Amino acid sequence: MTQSKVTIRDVAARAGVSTTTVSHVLNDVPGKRILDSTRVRVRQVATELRYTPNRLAQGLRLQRSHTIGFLSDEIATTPFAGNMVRGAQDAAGEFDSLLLLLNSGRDEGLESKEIGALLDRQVDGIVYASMYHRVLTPPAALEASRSVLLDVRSHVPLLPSVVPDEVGGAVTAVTELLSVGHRRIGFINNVDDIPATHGRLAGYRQALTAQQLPLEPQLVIAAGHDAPSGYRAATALLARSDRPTAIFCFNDQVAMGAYQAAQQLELDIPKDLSIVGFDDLTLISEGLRPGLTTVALPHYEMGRWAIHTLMALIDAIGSVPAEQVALPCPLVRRASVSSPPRL
Amino acid sequence: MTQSKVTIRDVAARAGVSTTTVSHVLNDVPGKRILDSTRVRVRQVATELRYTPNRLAQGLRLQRSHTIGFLSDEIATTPFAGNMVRGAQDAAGEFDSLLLLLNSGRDEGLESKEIGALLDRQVDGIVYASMYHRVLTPPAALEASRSVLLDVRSHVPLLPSVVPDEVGGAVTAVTELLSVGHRRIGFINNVDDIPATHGRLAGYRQALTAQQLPLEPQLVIAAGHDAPSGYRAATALLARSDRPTAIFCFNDQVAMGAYQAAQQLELDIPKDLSIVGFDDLTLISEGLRPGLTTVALPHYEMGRWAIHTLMALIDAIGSVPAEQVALPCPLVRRASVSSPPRL
DNA sequence: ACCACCCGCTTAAACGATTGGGCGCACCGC
DNA sequence: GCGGTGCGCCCAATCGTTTAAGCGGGTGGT
Repeated sequence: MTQSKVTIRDVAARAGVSTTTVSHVLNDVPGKRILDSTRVRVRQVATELRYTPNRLAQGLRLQRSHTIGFLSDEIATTPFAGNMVRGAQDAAGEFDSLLLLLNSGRDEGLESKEIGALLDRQVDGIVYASMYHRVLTPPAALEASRSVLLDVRSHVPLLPSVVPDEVGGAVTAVTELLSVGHRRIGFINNVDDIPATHGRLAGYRQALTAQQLPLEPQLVIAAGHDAPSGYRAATALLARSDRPTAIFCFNDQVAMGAYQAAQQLELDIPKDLSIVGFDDLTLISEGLRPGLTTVALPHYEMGRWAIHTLMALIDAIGSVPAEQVALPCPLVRRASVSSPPRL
Repeated sequence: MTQSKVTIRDVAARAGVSTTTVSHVLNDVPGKRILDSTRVRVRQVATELRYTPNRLAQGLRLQRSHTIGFLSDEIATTPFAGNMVRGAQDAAGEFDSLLLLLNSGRDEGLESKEIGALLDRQVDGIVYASMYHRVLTPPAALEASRSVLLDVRSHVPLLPSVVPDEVGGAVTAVTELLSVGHRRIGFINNVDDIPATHGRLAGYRQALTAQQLPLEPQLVIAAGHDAPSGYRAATALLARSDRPTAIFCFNDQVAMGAYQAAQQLELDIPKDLSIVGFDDLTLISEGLRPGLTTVALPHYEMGRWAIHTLMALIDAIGSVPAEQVALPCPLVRRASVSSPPRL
């Protein structure tokens, strides 16, 4: 609020040259013949005056705002949002760009209006993000800009997209259990018709068959994605005479419910029962006793990937094929897994 | 990516008038004499061509970008960030503005560079947010812009600020316990030197003395802010012969630890022990069995407040006094509180 | 002596909006 | 017929950059 911004004209005047020259030296425009003495004088005056270009003016002229729209369906109350945004932001920083945040509320009409708001601000591109892995057909208005999908896969693959490798993550989780000797592994699944539900089930099967183990249908329960569902499903699972020695949970919240069930039945984790979750919500996975070994979602990396491919898209001469990527979900080991009892 | 943007000149040409006239009618500039017939024609052409003004150009001319910088110390992995951002965003929308997100990593030098990045983009103002309630002296670079503090109180009150009413929230929590008959109420506090630690302790005392109850020092433990700390402190508290019938926990994570301790000691919540938390992290408060009654942090409202006062600041002619506000923390009742046993 | 060329800069036109100050025309009064 | 007054609109400057094109003067070649 002190002095108003210093412009390129101020620098030019003080250095005794034209704005053109200032622009040339400050931008290191190649092929321009300017005396070295002039160059250093201009630079010196610029730093002296603390000149920094007005990005609006620059953007107007260059048709490049160094700003990227980040449109998400809803900034959910999950900590997921933060990591995706952080990844995107860090990556944007590498390109000297900032994120213009906007979240629609799933309303299709509103959504295209918001894309319009972004476009009016001349964003260089748009990241369309979801707070959980979904497949949908992205708003048509996105076509008006360069855009990439984050945690979203399109019904038709016109736009690049990045999502977590759900089945790979589940394979990792179940394999971890198998590798310490478990042979009866329960799976508490979600019921929603989303990639996570299908993918994690597929991974569960895949890991089992890789070990020539049969899939025992009575060991997998479709319950839900919250702790109460997990509690109910786990008590059901553990009530059986042939109860599993380990449970793979759809997510950490379900795992939290499973812990509660185990405690109720006086089963010790991991001595009597091993548990692995999914998502790595540290609030839960680090808060549970004992710590929950779980599979982390690569939100940060996905955010980075989105920006990087968006930038590639922007700099691309022609059109590049829309890559559809699934990033790996790493296992994070804590203390909820051990060998099964009475081996 | 289809057709490039339509400009005011396109509208002018198609409507057979000058850009001046188009601007006048589209902005409803008062005191301009323009035939109604012209007005409708211009408007019609504008919508027909789907004209929307280029915000960069507009911003350059008007010195008002309709963009607000949102600078936060770190987009933490807590779900807090989301709600503050959401509140700010919704409020910004009311003013036809968007949020330019940026997060420094606590590095003072970097911080001022980032403020510079925002300023270069001609943000109309900056909200400087923290992911947890702190008091600090905000970066001097903020002075270069209109700004307000979010979840931060300044050492010297130059900037408007909004924070949660920690002591009020604690009073609410403890009063809830008192009102159902508890007289021996434990408090597991944090150890960090932050407003939450001091404020919640003050609220605890205040609620007690309001009922003429003495503060029994052996009932308050300074432990930490995570579940393991809560577990340790709660087991210590509950091991005493004169153990409390209720525990007020610094936050929900601590409460999670207290649940674990209670379970270990085979104490039923809420029959044998009532618990109330703080923060309302739904991942925890809704996930615990039974549901945790807790005190919610007004993050969404704080976000809104920040933007609203920032806008007031921007529109203000002179300088207005920097308001220092503390917003109330509402109680959210679930199932972890009941009357004490053997009343 | 003249032309060409190169050097080191500057002039001016964009980019897409807003806005203070006209400008031409029609009409009115006398 | 003529000055005055509105009406309805437009000209041109401006915001702060970038950049194609040009310009004056010195130098070198012939």
